[in-house]
Amino acid sequence: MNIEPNLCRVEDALEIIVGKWKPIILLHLLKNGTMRFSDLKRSIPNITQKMLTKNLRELENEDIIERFVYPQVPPKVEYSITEYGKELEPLLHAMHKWGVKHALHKQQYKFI
Amino acid sequence: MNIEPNLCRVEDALEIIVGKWKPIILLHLLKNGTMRFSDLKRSIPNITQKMLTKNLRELENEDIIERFVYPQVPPKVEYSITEYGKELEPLLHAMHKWGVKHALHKQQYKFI
DNA sequence: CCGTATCCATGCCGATACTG
DNA sequence: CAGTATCGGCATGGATACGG
Repeated sequence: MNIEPNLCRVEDALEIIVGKWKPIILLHLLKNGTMRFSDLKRSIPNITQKMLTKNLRELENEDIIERFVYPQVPPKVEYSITEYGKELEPLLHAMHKWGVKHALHKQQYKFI
Repeated sequence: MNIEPNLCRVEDALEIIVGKWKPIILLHLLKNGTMRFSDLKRSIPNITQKMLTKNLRELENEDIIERFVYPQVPPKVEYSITEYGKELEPLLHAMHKWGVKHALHKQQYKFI
């Protein structure tokens, strides 16, 4: 089974999940279910507010995650994976698995 | 089965196959077997020589592809996927499949 | 034919400060 | 609490020219 290179949609998949933070955000939401903005911020210490907001917006625009705002002061905003977004999980696992295997391969053969 | 977000290797996988050109290069090599530099260049019209060279070197450094130089003038250089590199194929297919599905999903729900 | 070298535009991303 | 606004460094990648 070949993918015709010119009809390749791999790049489209990559655009959604690529970025320094998106996989981590998704994994946190998959693990914990619903999370507040501050929960995510605390779980990913090195991310800035700006980047967290930006990535969340982008994932929301692709219908991967959902945003729910409680109309109250101080604000409370919750994020969760959509049903559709959950279809990404097997892919993330496959990539994770390959990543682990590759780390091992690098050790063994010491190229670079 | 959860991935512990802090132990996530998805990013490692992404680093190897991300980039505007890497998936396309890999798919061409997977489809055609061995290809010369000029074959690849012709198959991917919009890529510059610089970018093609750079991406090929990076894939070679990760042991995903192999480079064979014929000692002759004018030069002849052939690229092919390594045995190890072939293990990436299922992942590329999975990403492609998801990409196709996502394109459809976007059409149907017209978010954005 | 198969590269390198150089220059340059763009945009990602971090740091920081400010707001309802 | 959950953002937005602004500034700026730095890497990515394109165009182009040159070389063995």
